[in-house]
This record gives sequence, structure tokens and C-alpha cells, in this order.
Amino acid sequence: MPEGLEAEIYRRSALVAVGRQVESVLVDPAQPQAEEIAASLPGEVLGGVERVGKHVVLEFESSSDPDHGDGLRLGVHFGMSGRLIVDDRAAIGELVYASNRLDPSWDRLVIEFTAASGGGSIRVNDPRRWSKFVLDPGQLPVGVDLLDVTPAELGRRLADRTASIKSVLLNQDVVAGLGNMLVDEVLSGAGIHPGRPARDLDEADIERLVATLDERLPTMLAAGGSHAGLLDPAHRASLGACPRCGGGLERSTVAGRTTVWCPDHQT
DNA sequence: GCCCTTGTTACGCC
DNA sequence: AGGCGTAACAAGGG
Repeated sequence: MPEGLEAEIYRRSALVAVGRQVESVLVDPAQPQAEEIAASLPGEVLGGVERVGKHVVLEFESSSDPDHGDGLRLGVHFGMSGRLIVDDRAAIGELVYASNRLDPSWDRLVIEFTAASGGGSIRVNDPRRWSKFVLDPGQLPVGVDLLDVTPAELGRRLADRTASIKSVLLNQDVVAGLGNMLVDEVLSGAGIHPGRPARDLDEADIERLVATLDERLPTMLAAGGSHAGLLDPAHRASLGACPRCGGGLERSTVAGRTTVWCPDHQT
């Protein structure tokens, strides 16, 4: 599923289109702002691609006055099955829990660029239609970015939280970009029980948690995303030996989500 | 054809 | 006021 790592991979894949001018736009009519998006983007030039947590933000500038662009921004959230396809090349070949097919009828957003500016396209293909497109996203998640967490920052944000550490880490206003798989992965790496109240974590716990983020996230990013962890989908499905300690993995529901964890080393 | 899956939001409660 | 838990949501796949 698209978590912050997938969004970062998508962001990087879209950079090739910076400088191109929008020729035409198709938007799923079910999107709340479908008409505004389709009407406002043609003629705009893609000026940059940013990421905010799990969102990819396409930043446009008016072609008629590049120095005073109108700052049009389109925030894209990929739901649980959305994929970004740039120039007909999918950056992530296999999304867990998502079909591997790319049925054109599942295209929810298609941006075609003018031939004169380089041609090509950016598409969002999403079988389950949970992607969301927002023009000028005012208030995207305000949590610290998953690739930018420090022990001091995380400690401050966990203080006084009585909810489970898993629930708090999934909160995009605490850490932006962590999803179900990544949270299970880092709690496994740090040896922390997912159900522990967040405020009960001591300094050593938080240090281990951040050290795990620092070590695992870049590795998983390079390996293709949130499915590329040690606690990978095969382990999640089979509940075999814990990849960390060899103990027996268990599955339960924490914070309303399917949670895989190891009772032997996560305490 | 029921039930599982994800992230976010809308609620009700405390 | 705001943290917290939970249900609901779409739709494909098993």
C-alpha cells in the first residue's frame, strides 16, 4: 500500500516531467474538485514535485508569467491502491494488496503534456478508487516527516499520549507518512510492543525507535517501498518465525488495524 | 456472495 | 477542548 516511502518513490519518478506544459487533464468525476482541476491545469507548467507525508504535491506555475506563477498546487493521496505512472512507466511494479494489472478504466487522473514541451503523461491508476486529489491543499498533515524524525522531536510528540504507540505512530499529525506496514516494521526493529501506551516509552525506547527508522527507511526506500522490510508480506501472511529473533509471530488487532508482532522480543 | 484488506474521517464518549 | 476508540467507507480479490 502506498505509505510515505511509496509517495517518495512516486515523487522522484515525476521529477522527469518538471518543465512540461499541461495539454489536457482527465479527472474521475467522482472527485469532489474534478471540474476545478480539469479546468485550471491546462496551460500550466509543472514547476516541481514535493511530498507531504503520504501526499505527492504537483506544483504548477503559469506559463504566461513564469516569474509570477499563480502557485497552483495539486495534492494527491493514493489511498490503499493508487499508483503514479509517469510516461507509462510504473515506478513501483508491485503494490501489496493491489492488483498488478493497470486497467486503463482505473485511471482516476490523466495529465497529458504538450508535445512541444516534451510530451508524455502523469497518470494515477487506482482500482479501488480511494485516491484523493485536492487543489491548493491548505492543511496537509503537520506531523514530522517519517524521514526526518529525531529522538527529541518524537519524545515531545509522544509525551502524555495514553493511546497505544501503534495508534500514535499511525496518526499523520504526529509522524507524517507512516502506515500500517511501516509501523509494524519499526516496532519490530525496536523491540516495542505495539499496544504499549505511547507515554510509557522511555528515552531508550525512543532512541531505539528512531535508530530503527534511520536504518530501515532508507534501506526499504532503496529496495522498493514499505513491502521491502524484514517483516515483509510473506512473514505477515504466514506467521512463521520472527525475522528478528526466530520467535513465533502473532497477529492481532491494534488500533483497529491488523498487526503482526513478536511476543518474544517486543515488550 | 460473504468477508478481508487500507487510511481517513465522522462520531460518541470521557 | 481535545484525546481516544470505533465504525463506516469503495471495491477488487480470495
